[in-house]
Order: sequence, then structure tokens, then C-alpha cells
Amino acid sequence: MSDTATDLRVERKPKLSETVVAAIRRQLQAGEIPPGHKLPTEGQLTETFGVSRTVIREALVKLAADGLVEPRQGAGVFVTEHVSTMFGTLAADMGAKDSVALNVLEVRLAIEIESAGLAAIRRNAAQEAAIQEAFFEFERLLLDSQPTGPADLAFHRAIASATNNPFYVEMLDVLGRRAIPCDVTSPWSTELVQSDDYQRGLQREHLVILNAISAGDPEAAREAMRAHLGASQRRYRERLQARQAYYASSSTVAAGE
Amino acid sequence: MSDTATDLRVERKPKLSETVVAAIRRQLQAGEIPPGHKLPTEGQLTETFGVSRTVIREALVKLAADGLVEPRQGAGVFVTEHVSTMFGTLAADMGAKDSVALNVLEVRLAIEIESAGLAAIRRNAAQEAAIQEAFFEFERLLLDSQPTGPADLAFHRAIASATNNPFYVEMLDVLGRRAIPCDVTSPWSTELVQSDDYQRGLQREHLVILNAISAGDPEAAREAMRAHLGASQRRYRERLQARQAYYASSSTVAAGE
DNA sequence: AATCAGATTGTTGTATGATGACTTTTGAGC
DNA sequence: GCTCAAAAGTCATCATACAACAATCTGATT
Repeated sequence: MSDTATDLRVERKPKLSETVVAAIRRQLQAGEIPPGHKLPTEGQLTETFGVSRTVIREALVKLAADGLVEPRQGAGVFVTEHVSTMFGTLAADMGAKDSVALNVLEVRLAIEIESAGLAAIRRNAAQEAAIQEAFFEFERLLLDSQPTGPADLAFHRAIASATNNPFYVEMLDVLGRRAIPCDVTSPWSTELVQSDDYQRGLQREHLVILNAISAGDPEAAREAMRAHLGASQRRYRERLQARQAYYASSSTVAAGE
Repeated sequence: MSDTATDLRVERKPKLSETVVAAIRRQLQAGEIPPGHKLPTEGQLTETFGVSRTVIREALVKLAADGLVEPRQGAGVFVTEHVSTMFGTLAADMGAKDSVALNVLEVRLAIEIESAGLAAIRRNAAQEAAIQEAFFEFERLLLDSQPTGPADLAFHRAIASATNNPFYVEMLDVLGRRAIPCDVTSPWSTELVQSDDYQRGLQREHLVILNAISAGDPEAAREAMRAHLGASQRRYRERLQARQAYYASSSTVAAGE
């Protein structure tokens, strides 16, 4: 019995509709079609993507199941108002203010803690494999002394995805992209945060999370994620203070804590 | 009287695929087809339901989008293993739009749990008073047999406000406005949910939260909020199922040709 | 000129048949 | 008994046609 089920790289050929879903979803996320507006007709989409109407319809059904679009017979398919767009205005004006960034990070903490707990309960084999894969990718990059930021992001994203609740992933994307690059991809002081020790510490925390999720223990997963993000929050604060201290000293006064 | 026979605000006639989805979902929930087993082929389903393969495929796509089934080309459509085992059946077992609402509610759950914990730590005297005030307002309205919805909302909002993180309030507003009337302001079946017993239960849960926050115990506050919203989620699901059962019963007749 | 009923057109919903791709089963040959 | 090719079963995709519904345009009536 050659059981190929344990093969980790389950690279089945993507269905056509999935590629169409991905493409349209990307367009929507990029805001190319504002909420409330009409998508191209099924006929136009068939020409655009070069597939049959069957495939287009299947893709639209999936998007509708995710609540991204809403078909109306005789009228067309319309983009629904969505969480990300609600945060569009919210996210737009919180540019560089550090205190704002900390607050947003705190919201993200709430999201991720809960998603870790849900992931522990609901993840399927493929999703668990994706989390593991991100973990090992982090490991590999760490050994190669390459930037681990993307793998770190992928790790958190895989967990959000394992909740089987698309909004968690969307929230993470919106909050993460806008305010805080995950842990290490800080726009300033790149060397400081990328020390091996620092990233080793991250990996240790990641491992605890991964184990809890694999074990299907939601409380442990939440606790591990809380510890991880709490630590990240603390590190983030320290860096902010260090930077502020630098600016302060370079002007005139060194302000105390 | 018009023909459409529904004095409820049913908005629109359900698509054929939706009735098929509901029927299959019910069968899966009843365990008539165990996880891992194969569903009838598309051809058999067309005969069973008396609709075209187009409709059957659309229904299967929706079920697959919810993770209930998994199609394998050349083999058949199989019932997913894990999801139906846990309370996954609860997690993903209603129409597309409803599941979206549930997903948003779940995100809100994450936000509120964490905000309860933070409120327990950070609330100042005025904020604690505001929470209490909302609690007593609920009490007063309950005694007067008036709708308690606004007070309920105010209670949750006061807690979010006590985190001293404005984004928590904003998130709550955004999510609440979009998807979920807090506990009781449901657009349908208004009498059912507004029974005294129901609201008494809510108030009991509120009291536990209030006490934990007043005591400055973040873990207890989170746990109490988790219990409260978890219960709300359950109640919400039950209402959806009741509504769905109504639709299913009214549509099974049409399929019996 | 304004209004409203009806025709027209555009779009999604459903039905049908055919073909390709993939999996499983079958059976012949060794 | 084992191997492997052929066959059957099933999903994936394509193509076409018609039905149901919505928006728009047209034209007659007021």
C-alpha cells in the first residue's frame, strides 16, 4: 500500500476556477472595483480569462460564498461592502504615529490569540502542514542568515487561515500590512532586530504555538500566542523608546522613562 | 395576497442550488453519510433532486467552500473528515450569507474577549462607572419590559472604551454595525429572543463580566466574556437553524416530482 | 411636456449534451 | 500471483440554448 497521503507537498493542480478566484480576489483587494460596483459580466470574464462560463460561474459562486460579491439575477454581480474596505478609511489615516501603531498591534493581538485557539480546533491536515512548512522555512532562512520576515508573516497567516474563517486572514492582512510588519521586518534599525538570538527566540515561541495547535489544544495555543505577541509588543515598545531616546538626545535633552 | 406566501421579510426567492445545499447539509449533519465516505455522483443527485447538473455542481461548490465536502477528480465527492466531528458542524452549516455573519461575529468575539481583559487592567473609575451604568440601565429596561438592545450595546461599548485603546471601540462599532445586532436586536423573530428568561440570562452573564472587570482580574474577565459571547453565538446559530429548517420544510415539497 | 405601459436588451439562472482528465476497477497475459 | 494495459466511472471543462429577471428605451396617452 503506497500511502501517498503523508506526502507533505500536496501540489495538486489548481482548478481553473481557483485561479480565477485568486485573480478576482486580488483585484478586489486592490480596490480596482470599489464596493457596490458591478463586476464585468460573466461573458466578459470568460473572454478576459479565456475560460468557459462554467468556470467563471464556479469562481463567482466561491467568491459569493466568502461574501465578497453578491450576484443579482438580471442585474449583474456586485462587490459587497467588506471589512477591509471599512478599514480602508480607518487604516488610511494611521500613517506613522507610533502610539497608533501600538494600539493597532494590540487589536491584532486579540485577533491572533483567538485565531490560534480556533486553529487548534479546526485546522485540517493541509492547513497544519502549511503552518509547519512556514515554521521550517523560517528555520531554513535563519540558518542561511537570510531575512526571515516573510516566513514569519507566512506562519501567522497560515494560522489565521487554519481557522477556516476568511475574515481572520483578512483582518490580519489589513492590520499587518498597514501598521505593523510582523515582528522583524521593521522599517528602521534592521540589524538590531535581526540578530540571531532575537530570531532564535521568535522561533522558540513559534514552536510552542505550533505544538499547541498540532496537539489540538486551544487554550495552550491561545496562551502561547499571547506570550509570543506580548513579547513582540514589549520588544516593539523597547525599540520605540530606544529610537525616541536617540532622537531626544540628538536634539537636546535625554528624557527619562 | 401575493403569491410568494411568505409574510416574513424573505427578500428573495432562494436559488435552486441553495435548497440543494440545505438538503445535503442536513443529511451530512444527520450523519447519513459518514465522514470520509463518498456522496452520490452528480448524475445521481440530479435525479434525486430533479434539477440539472449545473445546479448540483453549484451546490457542491458551495459545500466545498464551507469545507464540508471535498471533490476529487475522477473519484467522487467525499465528506470531509475532521470538520463534522468537532463543533465544526456548528461552525459551518448554513447559507452563505449567514455563515458570513457568523464569521464576522467570531471576529468580534476575539475583539471583545481581549478588550474585556484589557478593561479589567486599565479601566479608570469613570470607565468602570460607565460600565456599571449600562448594566443598571439594562436592568431598569428589563423591569419595564422595554427593549434592552441599546443598553446591551452600551455595555459592550463601555467595556471596549475602558481599554483606553480607541481602536477597540472603532472595531466594535464597525463590526457590530455591519453584521451582528448585538444579542437581541435580531431582524427576524423578534419576540422569540426577547423573552424575559432570555434577557435575564444575558444579564447574569453581564454581571459576571462586570464583577471580573471591577475586581481587576483580566483572566476572569476574558473567560466571562468568552462564555457570554460563546453563548450568544450558540443562540444565534440555533435561530439560524430554526429559520433554515423552515425553508427546508417549505421546499422539500417542490423537489418531490 | 409629462407620465406610464409595453417592448427591447442585457445579465444571471438553469438545462442539456459532449469531451477531456483523472481514478478506480477489471481482466488478460505472463 | 503479479504486472500492466484496457475499460468503466467520475469529476472538470466546454459550448449552446433557453428561462427569469432587471434596467433601459420607446412610444402612445393624457
